[in-house]
Amino acid sequence: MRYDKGMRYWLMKSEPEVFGIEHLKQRRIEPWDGVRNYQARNFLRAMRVGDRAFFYHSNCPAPGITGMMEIVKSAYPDATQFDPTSPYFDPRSDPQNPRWQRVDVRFVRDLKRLVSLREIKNYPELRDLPLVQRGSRLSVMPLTERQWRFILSVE
DNA sequence: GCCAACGTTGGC
DNA sequence: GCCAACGTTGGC
Repeated sequence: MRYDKGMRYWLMKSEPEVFGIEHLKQRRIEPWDGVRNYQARNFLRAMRVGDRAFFYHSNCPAPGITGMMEIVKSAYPDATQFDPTSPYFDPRSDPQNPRWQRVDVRFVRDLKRLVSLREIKNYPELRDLPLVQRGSRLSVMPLTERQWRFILSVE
C-alpha cells in the first residue's frame, strides 16, 4: 500500500454476527456507528479522510484482524443515537449537541489470512497495542505506523 | 465527590 | 455460559 505523510492508523472492533468484514465488502462503504464509549469516540473524532484501519472481529470463535479499511468521511453525528428503535439509542443525547459520532469507512481488502488475537498477544512488537493490554475493551484505537507495518508483514 | 450497584465487553 | 475487568449511574 501507499504510505502518505501524516496518514494515521487505527484498529476498529466489530462483532462479525452484527457487522463483519463480509457486510462491509458487500456494501463497500458504510458508516461505523454504535460507538458508545467516550475514549473510542474521541479517536473517531481524530480520524481523517485517507486514514487506514484494520477491521477486527471480536466476540466470535476466531477473534483477530481480518481486513483493511479506509476512512472516507470524518466524524459526523451518529443518527442511531436519536432513533428509539435502534439498539444504540441514547435518550440522554441532546440533538442540539450530539454526544456520539460516526465515520464512514470503505472496504479496502481482506488480509491474506486472519491475524489472530492469540498470535497478536505473542508478538513482542505488538505488546503496546491497547488491544492486548490487561482488561482493555476499547473498540477503536490508534496504531503506530510501526505496528501497522508489522501486522502487514505477518499476514 | 465518593463509591456500591449495575450493565457491558469479550475472551475463553 | 462463565466471569473478570471495566465504565456508567445515581444515592448520599
